[in-house]
Order: sequence, then structure tokens, then C-alpha cells
Amino acid sequence: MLDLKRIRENPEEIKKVLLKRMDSVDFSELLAFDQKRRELILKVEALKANRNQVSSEIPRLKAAGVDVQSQLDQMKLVSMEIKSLDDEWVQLESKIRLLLEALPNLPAEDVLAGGKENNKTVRDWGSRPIFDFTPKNHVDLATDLGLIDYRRGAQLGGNGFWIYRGKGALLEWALLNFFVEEHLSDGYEMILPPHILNEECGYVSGQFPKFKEDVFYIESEQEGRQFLLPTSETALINLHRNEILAEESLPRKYFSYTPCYRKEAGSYRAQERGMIRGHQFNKVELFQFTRPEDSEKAMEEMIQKGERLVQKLGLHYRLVKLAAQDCSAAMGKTFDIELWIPSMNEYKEVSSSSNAYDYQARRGEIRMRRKESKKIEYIHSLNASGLATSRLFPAILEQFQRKNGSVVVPEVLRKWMHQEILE
RNA sequence: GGAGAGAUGGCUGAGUGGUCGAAAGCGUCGGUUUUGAAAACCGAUGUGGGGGUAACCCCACCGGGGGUUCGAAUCCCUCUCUCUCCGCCA
Repeated sequence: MLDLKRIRENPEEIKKVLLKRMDSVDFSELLAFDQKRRELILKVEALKANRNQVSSEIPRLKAAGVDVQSQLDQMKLVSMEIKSLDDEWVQLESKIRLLLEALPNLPAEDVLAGGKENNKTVRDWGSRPIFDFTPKNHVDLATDLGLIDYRRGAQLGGNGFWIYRGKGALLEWALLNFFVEEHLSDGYEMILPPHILNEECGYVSGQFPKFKEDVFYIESEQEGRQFLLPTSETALINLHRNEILAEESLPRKYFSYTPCYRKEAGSYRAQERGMIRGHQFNKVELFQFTRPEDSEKAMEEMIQKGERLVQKLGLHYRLVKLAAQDCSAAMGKTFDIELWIPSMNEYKEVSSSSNAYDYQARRGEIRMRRKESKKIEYIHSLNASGLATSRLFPAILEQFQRKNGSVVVPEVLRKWMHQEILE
């Protein structure tokens, strides 16, 4: 959520920044509501001050034996007026909130305007493998090697689900183990959150209301609306919801492993069969709460952590800086790590590192207290995949396949796999 | 699933209709004292919103929401969470 005060004071400047990612920006309704709201506050608070004053005099008058009936009658009218003005105020407040929460984050200064076409490759690592045979795609490889059971996955869960079997399950688990070990050694705290979250979590992350269509809702009479998390970012940002953290306790560095559950309705393309886009995939997520002045540096650290994982696996990738429109709404800046998928002849995202600045913190009231001045400020929040396996698994199979249909296991995974070749 | 108890400031914990934004203790910060520290003593110590050039003033907040009342931490309804007991348990 953006700071209403900033919009009030610099509407033109904010509008200019937002136009990097929006087709049009119009604050006139928002500002009119804000103006009206402040007039209303002035009026209703004067009435409340009056009521408080008279009410505190009543017991004294009573004690002195004065008849207070006229005051009571008068205050009853005042109270009724306060009630109706309060209602008006609440309605106005929620209208403002609705307009405000619909606005995406401000793109960072160095982020280019426009959509995907303005994404820029920052650097790449490794090179596209050259095969002296006709390479298979990951679906055939996974099936032929008995790693993934697509048919029975659909039998159990429907289209878009698969089953990891035997060595395939082991490979998946080895990847997760590898990530966990790396993040622990970098001093991140491991978190295993609930997979079922309440509405408030989706709201704070900035994913709601926009992505409500894309999550699986759990209907429950007692708990109200809950949903399966689409990414553990949704859980992690809410870890410190409504908290004031000590400045000395920052940065807080967390990582979590969860499956991610997504409807992905209507987004299938024939090319994206197999594991590229499924309703449930595994991801390890990195998350940091930092002081405002530290978030840029933290972002760099998290990007490099993602890159290091892919490098250690030996996979060719590129790092892409997203243009404003391609960043998700809550984020002011995003870098993606994209893996080369030979059969698709394109790069697919395996990690997304974003700085939300104070956008999520404002939605979740996540703040910190300065050690020296005792002042309270919003923290910055950052997230990065570290990593998602659903793109990694196909990339490993396809990039490391051999002529006889076997696949070489990346060296860093062998201690969990107990084998060098999948065949 | 049933029955009961509870939720108050950074923490412990008083307060059951009228200067209660809230006693007391602890903690934290500042000061006095001390060679230094401790102890003792003195003082300060929540957040948000609105007005004002400012000094400062006002409003709201005692788990969330609603109600009763001139007036609610206190009474009523409701939701959430915590604890105790019983039942159930792939």
C-alpha cells in the first residue's frame, strides 16, 4: 500500500512514477475522499470533545444536587449526530482504503517503464548445451526413467498434478536438502509454516484481491475463508504482522520450504506440459525484513544466493531485470533467474527476487523502532525463490541428458542421491 | 464434538459504569551519588489520527467487531485466540 500522505502532498510526482507500470492514473476521487474525510474528522471530533466534557461534568452536578435532565437530553442528540457522522467516516475510510489498496507499488527509480519487452538480461552464466544427438524433452526423460508418473498423478489429482517416484522423488528431495543446507550456512532461520492461511495473509502480501481467482479456497464453516498458500512468501510476510521490531534485531532472514498450490486456470499451453506449470510444486523461499537503508544490499545478497545455487548445479541461466509492468503489484523491483530449457528453446523462471520496499509493511503494519531516536518506521520486505524445483527438475533432465537417455546427476546432489547417473 | 476459565501497556498484574490512557511491581532510558560499577533516590517511559507557524490542543485505542448509555477497560451480543476437563481420533 502506498502512503496516502505522499500522494496528497505530491500527486503529480507519484502519478509519474506509477505511469511506468499503469496505463492511466487518476487520484482525483481519492484526493476528494481524503479531503472530505478530514473535514468530517474535524466536525465529529469537536462533537466528541463536547460530549466528553459535558459527560465528565454530569456526576459533579449530580453530586451538587443539580437537575441534569436538560444536559442528558442535549447530549443524547449530540450522541446521535456523532453516530451518524461516525458511520459516514467509516464508509469514507473504507472507500479510501479500497482505492489505495488497488494501487501497485512504486517502481524503483532504476526500473524501466513498460512490459516484458523491456526486460533486460543483466548477465548470464554457462552456455546452452550442444547435443550430438536428438535431445528428449523432460516429460519423455522423466517418464522413460521412471522419475515422474504423470498418468497416475492425473488419476489422483486431475490435470496438472504429477507423482514423483523412486529416484525422481529422491532427486526432488535432494534438491530441497541442498537448498536447506546452503541457506542454513548463510545464517537464515528455517521456517515450516502452515499451508492453509487466512484471508488477511493474502491481503498483506499484496496478492489479494488481485490473485483471489488463482488460489484454492478451503470452505470451512468455523474458520471462515482460508486458502492454500500459492507461495510461502504469503506466509512469511505475515510472520511479523502488526509487530514493532527492534532495530537491532534486523535484518531478519528466513527461509521456508512448502509446496505451492495454484489454480493456474486457463494458463496452459501445449508447450508447458510436464512440470513447467502445475497446481502443486515445491519451492524454498527466502525472505528478509530489513531496515529501509539496507534493503538494496539485501536484495543483491538474495539474488546472488539464487545464482550460486544454480551455478553449483551447473545449469546455464540468465539473470533478467524486469520492467515495471512485469513486476508483481507489491514489488518495486524484481530480478528473475531464468533457466535454459532446451526442448522449449527458451528460458523459464526458476527464481524471482523482489524488493517490496515498505509496500507490504504498510499493509501488514510491520514496523521497527530506531535504537537511538526511538522513532517508529516501516520496515522493508524482500523475497526470493531459493529455488523452485518445478523448473529446475526439467532443466536438470534436459541439460544433463546423454545420448543413451540417461541423465548425469549434478555433483552437489550426489551425497543425497547415492548415484551419479539416472538410467 | 461437549463443559468451564481467561485475553488489560515491553513484561507481571490491579481495576466490574463517571478526570482510567489506565494502580502497583518489574524492565528500559535520563539524572543524583560513586574512582568505576552495584545499590539507593529522583524523573521519564505506548500507538494511530486530526488541528496549529509554533508552544500546544483535540479524538481514538484495555484481543477483533457490534450494541446499551449523557458517559464503557468495566454491562450485553458476536467472532478469534489461549488454558483446564471430558469425548472422538484416519
